[in-house]
This record gives sequence, C-alpha cells and structure tokens, in this order.
Amino acid sequence: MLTRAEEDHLKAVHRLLEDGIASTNAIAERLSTKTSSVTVMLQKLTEKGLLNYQPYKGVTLTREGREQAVALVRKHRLWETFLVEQLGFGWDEVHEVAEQLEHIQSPKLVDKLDDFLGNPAFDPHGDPIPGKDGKVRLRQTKRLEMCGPGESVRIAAVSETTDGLLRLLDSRGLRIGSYLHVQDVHVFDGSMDVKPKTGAPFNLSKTVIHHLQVEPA
Amino acid sequence: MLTRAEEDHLKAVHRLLEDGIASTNAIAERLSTKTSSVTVMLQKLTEKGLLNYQPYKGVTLTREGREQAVALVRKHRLWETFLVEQLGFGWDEVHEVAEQLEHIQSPKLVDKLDDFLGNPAFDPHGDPIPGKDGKVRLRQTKRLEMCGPGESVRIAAVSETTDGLLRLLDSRGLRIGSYLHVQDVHVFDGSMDVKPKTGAPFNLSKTVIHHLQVEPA
DNA sequence: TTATATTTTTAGACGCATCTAATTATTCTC
DNA sequence: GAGAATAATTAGATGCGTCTAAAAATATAA
Ligand SMILES: [Mn+2]
Ligand SMILES: [Mn+2]
Ligand SMILES: [Mn+2]
Ligand SMILES: [Mn+2]
Repeated sequence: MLTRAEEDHLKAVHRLLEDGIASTNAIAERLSTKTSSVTVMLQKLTEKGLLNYQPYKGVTLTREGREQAVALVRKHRLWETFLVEQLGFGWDEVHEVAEQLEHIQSPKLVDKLDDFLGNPAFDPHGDPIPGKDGKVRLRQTKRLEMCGPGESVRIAAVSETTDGLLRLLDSRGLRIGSYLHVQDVHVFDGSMDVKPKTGAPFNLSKTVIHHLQVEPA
Repeated sequence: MLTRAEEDHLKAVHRLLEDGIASTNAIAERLSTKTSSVTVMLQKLTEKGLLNYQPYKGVTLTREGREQAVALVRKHRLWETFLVEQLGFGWDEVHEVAEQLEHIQSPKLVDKLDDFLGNPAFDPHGDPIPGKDGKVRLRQTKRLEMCGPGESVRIAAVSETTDGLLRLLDSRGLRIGSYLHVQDVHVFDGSMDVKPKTGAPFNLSKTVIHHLQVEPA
C-alpha cells in the first residue's frame, strides 16, 4: 500500500519518462517540492521495488512501478471524465479534484466507475485512459507547433495542468476535436495564425501551440 | 483546512454526542486508536476552535465544529448513495470507501453530486442526509428492541458500520422500508419473532434488533 | 584539464499522527 | 471518607513527509 506522497512521486516519474528522463529536479518541479525531498522518496520507492535507482545515475520504473503508475493515471482520467461528463464540471476545473480522487483505495470502485462511464477511451483533455489491463489506445499526434502553413488538423489533446490554457481555448471556442487550418507561422515570436471551421482566423501564441497536441484532420 | 485524522475525530465526537457524551474512551474505541492519541487530537481541535474542551471535563462541539461535522456526514452519505444507486455497490460494501471519499476537498463537488443524485433525503442505510444548509429531515424512529408484540413497523435505518448485519438482513430479504409485524418477544434471550409482509415468521436476535431503527407502519 | 556551475545527495531539523508507559484526576465502593 | 477502580492526561518515542543547509558528484567551459 502506497501513501499519497509515494503515489504522486511515482506518477511524476512515469509522466516525465514519457518525454525523456525523469531528473530529480524535474520531479521536484512537477510536484512543487524540493529536490532533497524527492531523493528521499526515490530511495523509498526503490526500497519498495517500484523504481530502479542508483544515486546520481537517474531513475526508471520497474514493471511493478509502471503498473502502479498506469493504474493511477487510469484512475485520474476516469475521475476527470466523471466530473465533466456526469457532474457538469468545466474541463479546467477537474484536475485538482482528480489529483485527490486518484488516491482513493478501492479495487471495485475504479472498474465500476469505468463501466458506469461506458469505458471511455479518452479523458476531457484528450488524454487516453488506460484500460483495466493497462493498455492505452495509441494515436499519432504531434504538437501544433510542429505543423507548417497549409496543414489541416484536429485538436487531439491539451495540457490539463495549466487551467489558464483551458480557459483561453474556451474563449476561442476551441475544444477537443476542433478543426484548425494553419495559415501562417511567424518566426519572429513563434506564434501561429490559424483558421477554425467557421469564423475568422486568429493568432495563437508560441506558448499555446506548444501545449496543443493535434492529429491530421 | 483539517487533516483526515482531525476530520475523523470531529465526526466521531459528533456521532457520539447524538447518543450522550463523547468520552475520550468512546472516541478511541470508535476510531480504533488509543485514548492518549485522542487527547492530543481533542487539544488540537480545541485550539482550532472546533471543540469546547477542558481536561477531564469532557468535550462538546462549537458551532463551527458542528457545521464541519455535519458537512462531513453529508459528504459521507452522499457518496454512499452514489456508490449504491449509481455504481451498483451493495449497501454492505460502501462504508469504508465513503470513509475515504468524505475527505475529498472540493466545495463544488459535494453540491454537484447532491444535484446529480436528485438531492436524496436518506442514504442506503436509511440515515438522513443533511442538506446544503445543514438541516436534516427528522423522523420519529425508535429501536426495534423497544417494540412490543402486536406492533407493526417499517425498517427505517440500520447501523452501517457492521456489514455483517447488512448481509444478515439481505439473507432475510429485509431492507430499508421493509414491513415487519412483531409477534413475540422472548425475555430469555432478548430475541424477537417477527413476520414479514409475505412469507413465514422468523426470529431476530437481541443484537440485530438493537441495531434496527423502525418507524410506525 | 582545471576551474566553475549545476545537479544530486546527505545531514539535521521540524510538525503531524501515532504508540506505550507513567502519572494524575475522577468515580465507585465499602 | 479512604482506598480501589476507572478514566483521562502527560511524557517520551517512532515513522512519515517535508524543509534548509552543507557536501559530494557530475557536467560545462575556459
Ligand atoms: Mn495526486
Ligand atoms: Mn486529464
Ligand atoms: Mn473518514
Ligand atoms: Mn450510511
């Protein structure tokens, strides 16, 4: 049985490994704690057989660690889906609550919730929800910032942790599945002119397009 | 902001005060901890303005403490209702999970859940669910053990903490709202012969009838 | 390659929640 | 009302999770 702190560290490691290496600093940054605290936790999780860790050499997940992390991601995204689909929360309001709900210990609860929601494949932010077996539906998505003029895409996923971004997208009428045509890319500030399905084109900042995952339209 | 341990102590005090006094021993018993631990928590909760407490003199709730305790009871019972009504849990399976869910911190969540469930008045065990304003619908119920031969009653509520009782009732086909006619009371062992709406009469032990709340049929 | 900067780990501390053991206060009994 | 029984509190210890400050290892750069 893991504590909440242990679970959050494990999840952070898992998330960071998706994009490269999980450095002590990056973990601390992600969890808003100090690197010294992270080191202690890494040692403890290694002790519990969830991480492969050697001082100064970095960290990877064991099979068991990965399974636990994926189970947490599953719980987090199912709860987010519940909050948005069933309770009517906005997609910018659910992350913090799910951050708590994911730690509820009940074997039955997750699976019952999954069935109740109709076994959804994606959460409100477009992120895939791992199945009971830990499998995720893979898609070929890329960052909008990687697209060039002339490309037509659909928004596939967004970074949930920045609720400011989510509200900004709301104000532009953008959501998961929204169509976008890339008209122009400005080298000067890294921003992009895009045209939605209906309505006038508008500009998206470098920061915004960095946080948008898209797939071919 | 209260910790989980503080919240559980506050709730225990509230529950015990319903039946009389909240002694340090009774609180420890209820929470499966030691009296010395309870004393420390009582001091802390007093410090926070939630309890009136003087060493050796016992404890009562302040207005603020009572409000917080009732809010917790509300959360607990709403979650139990969700688990049974929406997710299909048995009424004997929900207490422990609700014991965790009641500590989720989100002002919006409780009220959204309440609306989602249709603002239920009672939980799966027949206990009243306090409203957003803290008000509960009062009923005149009494313990089945207080009834005499010839009385006709309906089961109003049961003790949720003893899941063995709940399963026993299931096996007798009894649930909230079930009709019962008291046929006989045995002084020898404190048991009772009762007849359900349909089917043959049967015997209920002293222990069982002690934990059943009934109202006039 | 040596000096400097960055990253990571270790050492030592603190608050929280819990325990056991010892002490003190209250209640009961004769 | 004195002594015994019970209840409650205090004292002292432990594990967890976190912090700051210091030390050590690694990476970068002149
Ligand atoms: Mn979390
Ligand atoms: Mn999400
Ligand atoms: Mn609880
Ligand atoms: Mn209940």
